[in-house]
Amino acid sequence: MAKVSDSFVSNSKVYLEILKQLREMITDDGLKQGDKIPSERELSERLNVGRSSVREALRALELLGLIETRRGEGTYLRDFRGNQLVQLLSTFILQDEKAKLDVFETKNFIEMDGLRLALKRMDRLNIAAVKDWVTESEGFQDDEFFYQIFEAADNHLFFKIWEILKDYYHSLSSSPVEYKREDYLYLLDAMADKDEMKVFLAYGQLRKLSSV
Amino acid sequence: MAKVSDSFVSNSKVYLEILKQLREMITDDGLKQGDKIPSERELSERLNVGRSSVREALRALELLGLIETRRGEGTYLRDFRGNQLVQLLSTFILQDEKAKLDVFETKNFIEMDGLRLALKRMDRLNIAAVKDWVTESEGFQDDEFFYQIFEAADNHLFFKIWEILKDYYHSLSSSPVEYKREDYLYLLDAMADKDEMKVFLAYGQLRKLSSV
DNA sequence: AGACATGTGTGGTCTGACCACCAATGTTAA
DNA sequence: TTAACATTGGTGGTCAGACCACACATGTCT
Repeated sequence: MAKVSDSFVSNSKVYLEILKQLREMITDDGLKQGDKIPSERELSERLNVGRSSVREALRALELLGLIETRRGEGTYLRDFRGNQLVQLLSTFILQDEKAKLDVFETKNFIEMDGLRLALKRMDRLNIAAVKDWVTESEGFQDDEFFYQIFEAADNHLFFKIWEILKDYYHSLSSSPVEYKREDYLYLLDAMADKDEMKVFLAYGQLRKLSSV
Repeated sequence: MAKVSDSFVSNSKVYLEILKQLREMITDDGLKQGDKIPSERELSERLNVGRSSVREALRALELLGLIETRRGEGTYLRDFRGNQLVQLLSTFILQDEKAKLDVFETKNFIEMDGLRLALKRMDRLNIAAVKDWVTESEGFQDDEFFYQIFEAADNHLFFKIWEILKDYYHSLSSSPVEYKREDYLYLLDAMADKDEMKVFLAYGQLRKLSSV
């Protein structure tokens, strides 16, 4: 049998070839998220490469969030959607100093986008449900509110981006904000009216922005 | 000296800890792109971990395009600018349709946000300059246009997010779009008029959206 | 001065050996 | 029978050591 290493005399990098093989394996066998992939030892044997090379490939995939390894069990394909992408941004690219202001601004814009999408996709029932929740819930949190907004927005990627920004924002700003229930209720009313302008006025008040 | 492995009895995953150490090392020593990082053997020794674990961490970073390894020479920091990542993800993700839609939608919203910011921060001179460029430039590209928009928007984070999404989008969709100069010029006119509504109508036409 | 040989350090890879953990199976005791 | 326990095999996690291929600096010879 041809060794993997034979096929790339010039390329070198066994682990890259392993990635390629893995892709093929996944598509050929029709593996989906949650499915188990062969063990490291089996891959090592089937591809005629060392186990350490297999591991290098798998570790890289793991860092990308494409697979999940469970010691004693095996390695499984993960939910691919919207993944890491942004998370990696935050850890490596966001180190910028001046970025703090950007984070604040970006978060606000993203939240408004979320509101736009939610506005399009929520019906009166949904809005009423959220409204009830805002009214009744004990430990009301701003984050919780936007979690629901982004859930309604039905865009996983947007949600991920917002989540990262939120976390990052919290780690930057230590000022505990006061939440006024009526602001959120007013915003929800505006959404129920499908009045985008009014929604953003409400949001601006919520965030105490002079102008959006 | 404390072994790396001591500090995460519960976490496990040596290679993740190594990544953390590397980040610290990079910031503490003020390493920039192009700089050389310690050899695998030295890292292995300094952190009291096996060389294979070090390699797993480095391979992951390499796949992300954050470092570059040259056999016989060493390992060097690379330009952090995202991508790479995008290509990889796309080759693994081609399955999920919903994810594609999310990318498409998110990109559009981010671009509109960019336009909003640019609208606030560009003066007539800036707009005129871009307009000239659109009119005169030979190889006019949609990407180039938005590069300028985001530059004017003056939000580095937003720009980064957009850049990733753009690459990601390109890797998903193979349809080469036609660019009509007049659409961009019309959009710029709308910006000069400070007419946000008109700007988004123009953008919608640009992207051939039925509704934004 | 130029060409060549050598040594050292680096990444690339493989092998074998443990360990920790999990799940299934078999075994024992109530 | 059934519940609790012990065993066993498979899996990922890690390490140490051994080569190889390669790049660079140094030394050596012509």
